Amino acid sequence: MWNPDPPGKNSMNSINNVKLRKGLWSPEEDDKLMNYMLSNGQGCWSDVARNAGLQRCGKSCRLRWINYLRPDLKRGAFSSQEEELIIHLHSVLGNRWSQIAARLPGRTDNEIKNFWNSTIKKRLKNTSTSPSPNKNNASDPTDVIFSMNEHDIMNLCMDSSSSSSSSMQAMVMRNRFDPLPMLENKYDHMSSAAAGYFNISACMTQVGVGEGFYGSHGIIGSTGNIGVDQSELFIPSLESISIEENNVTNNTFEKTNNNNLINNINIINNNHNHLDHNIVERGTYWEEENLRMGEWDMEDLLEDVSSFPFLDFQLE
DNA sequence: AATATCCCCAACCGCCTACTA
DNA sequence: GTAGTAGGCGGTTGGGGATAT
Repeated sequence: MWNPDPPGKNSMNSINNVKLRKGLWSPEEDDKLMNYMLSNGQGCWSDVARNAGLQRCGKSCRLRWINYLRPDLKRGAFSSQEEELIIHLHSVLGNRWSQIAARLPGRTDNEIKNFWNSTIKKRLKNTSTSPSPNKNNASDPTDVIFSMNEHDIMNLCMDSSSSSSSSMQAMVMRNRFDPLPMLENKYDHMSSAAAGYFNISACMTQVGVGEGFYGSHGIIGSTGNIGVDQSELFIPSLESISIEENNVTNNTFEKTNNNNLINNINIINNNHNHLDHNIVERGTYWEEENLRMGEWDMEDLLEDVSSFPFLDFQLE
């Protein structure tokens, strides 16, 4: 994959008459950076780039070190435990990959982000769009749910008169609700998870929309506040997806619960007006009272994760 | 065997925040 | 108070290997 001198007009740029390389790193560059970091440690990254004799910007050096050269990196495929943990953490944290990565020793935010976007997201969507004998509507409600992005949610939630910046909105979305009450039930459903299912109602905490769950997919579930039985919202773990291919019993079970999911999402859709109303009404409250990042302590919240049943490694 | 398509992932880009002068 | 700079982060892109046709 390595191209020592990638073509293209942007493969180099120039700052202070020094040509800065871009593109893939050569083994020689890796050696230089590795040797420098091991002997000098991390400092100002622009100094690292200069002192290590690299024709790279500091940012590029930082990325290369963090994502590839760091000695404590764990290479190789994600374990099923890691997959479960990523799904759980994403349900809590949303797309805050760095915070997710901080709880998976040896994994980088970039790695987790890629894994999510290429594997988990696809599997979740495939599961959600699998044929359902109970589907009554021409459009699968899960398609709606999974196609919703943060922008959709913001449109759903924000009064058009709001002048919040996008980042402020994102902050609002991610910190509006106290997720702790939802996590309380998490372990009640771990037996289901161990059987190959992951209860998203327990684990998809209210990082985002108040009465709905927020993930990279947007609202993908709901709490009991809008009339959905939490115990019936299931999403199969990645492990179960492979298992189900050879397991009729599991397959039947999954279909049953997928139908529950779809039915529940119908309920969610039916309650969108209610949801919209509630959230818009609360808009002022968010902006005035709930924008403080420390309103609830994410670290405290995520301490729960350290006792995640599947972990076979020590969380930091 | 050749070609097309898919998919993974390394790296870049742009934005935001914190810090400093 | 303001501008400049660096670091950090999430989103996105594009190269190239894998797979399908």
